[in-house]
Amino acid sequence: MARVAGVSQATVSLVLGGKWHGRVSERTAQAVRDAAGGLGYRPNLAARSLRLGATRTALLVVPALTHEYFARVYAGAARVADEHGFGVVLYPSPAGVGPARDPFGSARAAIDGVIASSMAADALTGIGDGGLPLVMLDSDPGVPGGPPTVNLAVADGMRRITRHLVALGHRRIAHIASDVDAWTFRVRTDAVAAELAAAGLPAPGRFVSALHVTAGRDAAVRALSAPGPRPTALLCDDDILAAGACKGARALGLRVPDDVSVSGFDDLSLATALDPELTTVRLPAESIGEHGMTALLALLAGRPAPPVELPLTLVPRASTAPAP
Amino acid sequence: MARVAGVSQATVSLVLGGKWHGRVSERTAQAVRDAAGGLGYRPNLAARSLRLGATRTALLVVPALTHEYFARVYAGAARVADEHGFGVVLYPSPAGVGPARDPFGSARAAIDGVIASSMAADALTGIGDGGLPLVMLDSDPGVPGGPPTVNLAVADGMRRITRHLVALGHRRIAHIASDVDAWTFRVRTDAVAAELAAAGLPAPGRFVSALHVTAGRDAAVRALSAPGPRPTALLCDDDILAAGACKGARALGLRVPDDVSVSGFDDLSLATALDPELTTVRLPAESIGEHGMTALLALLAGRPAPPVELPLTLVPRASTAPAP
DNA sequence: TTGTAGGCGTTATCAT
DNA sequence: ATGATAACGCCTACAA
Repeated sequence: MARVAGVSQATVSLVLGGKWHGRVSERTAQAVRDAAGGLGYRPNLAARSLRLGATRTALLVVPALTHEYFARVYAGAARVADEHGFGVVLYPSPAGVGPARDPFGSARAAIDGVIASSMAADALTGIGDGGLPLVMLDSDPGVPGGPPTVNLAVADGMRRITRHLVALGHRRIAHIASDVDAWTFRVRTDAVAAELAAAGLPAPGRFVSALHVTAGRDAAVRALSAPGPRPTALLCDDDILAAGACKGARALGLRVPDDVSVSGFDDLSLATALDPELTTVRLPAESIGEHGMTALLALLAGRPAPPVELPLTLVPRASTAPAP
Repeated sequence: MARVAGVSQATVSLVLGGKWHGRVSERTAQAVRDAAGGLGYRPNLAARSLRLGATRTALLVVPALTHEYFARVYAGAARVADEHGFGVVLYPSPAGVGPARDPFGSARAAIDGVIASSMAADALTGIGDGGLPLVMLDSDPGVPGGPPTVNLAVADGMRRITRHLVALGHRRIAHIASDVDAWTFRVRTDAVAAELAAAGLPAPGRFVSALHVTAGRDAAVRALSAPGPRPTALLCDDDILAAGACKGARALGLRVPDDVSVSGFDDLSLATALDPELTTVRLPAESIGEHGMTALLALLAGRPAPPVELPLTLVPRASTAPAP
């Protein structure tokens, strides 16, 4: 490459690195660029990484990619990364929660830092973050000396949707809860209970379900056919569960929202694909990804990354109505 | 590292590379492993790549990650890659179709090959695959000397669902078609028309829509309120459009499937989240990802990668019923 | 304004 | 059975 341009390696590096101003003549620079174009030259990134000691690549660890939420977190992180010349590699932790296989053990892209989304704190120790800069998204903010966090105001969102239902006159509310043992879901259970207690209402029945439509439907059927007065609202931990809950209600001959109100959480595209559209809470998924990447970049630059908490928005739609 | 173990670099490399049998004494090997463990040693992948000339990393180019289909393709590709010690980096081509920004221009992971999913053939030229091994998924199989392809039997799937509707007695069928100009959608239009012609039925009205629920709903409303006799079935290019179509039908006071049958395509999780559940065609998304990665590995090993076509499955569910 | 040279961490070859 | 050594391609002081 340097040979073809008739100059030395150093000159090529300078020109292509964009820092030749006042150090290489314009004529020579142009010759180098022509040669590069002609040869279809592509810098060897491995060599560059080796020399620079950095790869300009971040690893995003998510429990499951098929959940739209994580795809959006990735999109946000990738956008910010791209603006700074970084790449983002995805590592869908197979176990979901629990210690993941070490993504560094096998041969994969070398990385400068890790962003972990919605993972249990201890699941990351399994990842063997050997001194690698780490940012945690949507996870337990408890640890003071721990990694920087970017969190969602999940508790506040859950309280808002609870208040929404209470304001509609609902007094018997069942909580269709995810069975995933993660901070984000524990918080939701506590927030619902606290808000109902504050309103002087009885504690909600809690029906645990896997994060699938069919499991959500079954949980809703259990909730609606439990002994005692029937709930008039199903408050679900997730839009997917809410979709199942709607099906469960209809399977029992109940109409949504006339007989039973149903609320979701996440504002996935699913929420507006359903009929009636779901009342839900919007999570700024892209935004959390962007903030996560920004925090990691700060860490990499030696700057502090203050904790962030992003607000959630209640999105009232047609699946909730005044209590019958 | 070599110093700590009291041996030479070469010995370390041999032991950690797992090819020391009969070349390094058991005692020395153990010492090396102990030292590695104690130091939390991590091989520098950049250096390895530089030396080996390969990165054991593939790039998967997709038009959009938020579509569940591509998340599943990724999952399949990543699974096979992992089995072979490869990583997969995702590149969501911003434009969807059309020339993408060059992912190699900016600093990102060095890669050994590219898998492109559902991309227009010319969109890849913009990607500047400078001699990089390339596999195309779900794209125009036309070119004989072109890259290996892994395709879906899209035309066959579309014909099957058309036959399904015809068998249910539908005679007036409207096609809710995606506005994306890609091979996979052009094939669908042709297949529907061909199958209806073969059955001696009139050509379907074709209503073009963006790949969103609301756009699908609008297209369905147009289809159902067009002059002339009302269609009794809406054959949609995608589950997302079908979800919109159901909403459109209901907005006009029609019941699904009693008054209008609706069919989808993809078998996303959305298909069973809806009520009634969608009759659709299942795409083996993971499988196509797996085959794509397998083909790329073959290419990388200098082996030929014969074209693959994967069959689709008709999944009859509750959104289609006999014509009224 | 341009060229020379050294070294990043790894693997492979060859010598000991 | 083990150690010395030379590359891989790039960047960057420093020399010319």
